[in-house]
Amino acid sequence: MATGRTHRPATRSRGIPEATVARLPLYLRALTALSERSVPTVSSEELAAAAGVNSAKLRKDFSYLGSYGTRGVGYDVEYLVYQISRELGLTQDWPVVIVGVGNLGAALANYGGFASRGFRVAALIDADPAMAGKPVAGIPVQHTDELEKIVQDEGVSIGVIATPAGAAQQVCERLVAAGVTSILNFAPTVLSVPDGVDVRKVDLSIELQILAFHEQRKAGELAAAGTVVPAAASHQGPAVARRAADQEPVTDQGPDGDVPAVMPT
Amino acid sequence: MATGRTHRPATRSRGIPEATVARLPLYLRALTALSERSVPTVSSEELAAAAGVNSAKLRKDFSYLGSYGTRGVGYDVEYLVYQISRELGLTQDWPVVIVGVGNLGAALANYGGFASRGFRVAALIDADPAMAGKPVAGIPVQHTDELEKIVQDEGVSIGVIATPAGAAQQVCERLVAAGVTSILNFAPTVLSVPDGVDVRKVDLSIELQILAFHEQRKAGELAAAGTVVPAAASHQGPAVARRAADQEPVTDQGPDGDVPAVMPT
DNA sequence: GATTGTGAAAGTATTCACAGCT
DNA sequence: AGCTGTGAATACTTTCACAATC
Repeated sequence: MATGRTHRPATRSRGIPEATVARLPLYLRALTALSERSVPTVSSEELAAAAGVNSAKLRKDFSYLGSYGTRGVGYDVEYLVYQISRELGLTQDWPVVIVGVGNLGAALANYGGFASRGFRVAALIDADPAMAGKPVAGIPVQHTDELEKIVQDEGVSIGVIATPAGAAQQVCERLVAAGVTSILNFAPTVLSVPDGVDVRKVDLSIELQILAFHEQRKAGELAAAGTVVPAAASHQGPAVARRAADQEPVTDQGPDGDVPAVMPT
Repeated sequence: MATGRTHRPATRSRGIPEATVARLPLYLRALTALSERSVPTVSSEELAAAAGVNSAKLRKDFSYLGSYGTRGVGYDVEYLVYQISRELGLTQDWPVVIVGVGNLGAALANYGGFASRGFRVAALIDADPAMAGKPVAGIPVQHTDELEKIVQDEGVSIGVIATPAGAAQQVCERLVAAGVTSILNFAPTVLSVPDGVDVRKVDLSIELQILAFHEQRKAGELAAAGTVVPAAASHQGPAVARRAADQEPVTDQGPDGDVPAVMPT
């Protein structure tokens, strides 16, 4: 789903479904939390609850990785953390460059979840000469002119684009020409890339529009039920309750060229 | 997919698939660009290319909305813009609050794609008293104490959580208690919400992990083919080429409780 | 007795391919 | 002749439900 690549014809078991891959990071986060609390084992039921999925799905997902559980007991937390990390490729160091150091780029540079997952911000790059040398999150910003050199010297294969939409395609081309083969795009554009390069996009605007769609539905249903809906006052229930049945990851680059998030269109 | 709501048993045509809903914003963006260039009509082929999907999928998607095209001709751009906007609920005003005004919150507040899509930042809210009154993107930051009042006074039904993970659940509960029924969560936590409340999440960390997974695969394939892979120097092709087969939207909250994006875990 | 791992069933989504309209 | 709209075919995902195992 996420790319132009078809992922191996799979002679044998090597065919983890995309939907499963997209959930592995969720499981990993939940497991990491358990690990920090020194919990030795979890059942599929408990872990599923912590990750916000149902247990059958979780077991099926894990079954693609191998048989890492013990019947009647559950899963060993540390062991699973290791196996999932390995499967995701997080046991190695991934140098990442962030291009575009506006508010969003700065937010990403400051993101703490990086280092703990094997990602390292190798460089921050911005087109504004005034930013050059200024440290953001302890990392000095470098000028776009240095892009190719940085990518090659650091062996960067993952690039993050947090520029305005107008600059994104050009930045993308330079990244790819320099050797980057995976791109996370926050700019609201569909990027064209050569075969073999993966692109994922994050788009705030799209998320909000999807929420608006469902919000509208709710209002319609209430109205149809004969209720007057006074804007936001229609909610009555207690603030906390069951876990939402399914919080989808705003992550899947399902279709092509999603609307990215944080810059002016 | 994105929520705990099941979307209407659908007596008649009223059952637009989630996958289609998630793509409507893409089409809308592409159509808006065409509209700005005063292009009167598009074929499914052209529009699909601009949105980064294939044309059969696009036609199928549109078929759920109705028959808005003309055989032998294509689709009227303005008319489609209107129909999709209406379907997504963008013809009305959606006041939104952003809770947590760090780099990410500021980036969101500055996002230009808001107003043009019917979204209006009704308030910025932060727990830090030092921020209170300071304008961000022209909007004065208000203290968390005001949250309930703001939501009720402005009739806010959509809330954006851009706080650190530790604060997210509590903020969520207060938003929901005050009347918010849709939440876009950027904090890396699974939120528990009552039935009837939609949650979508955006998570940078998850996106990077999925890219790492595929990146690892590529490296493995090259290695298997007997090639030595010198870090990032393995790319040879031209920088631009065909559009990536499918850039999935990092948007779908597909599974439950995805990992959000931009704060320290 | 508890809990995994997994075939088989059910539900969704995508793609094909062409009849039908302009 | 060109292009949409859509049934039918295919592919993927989730859920069920239970035999296998500890």
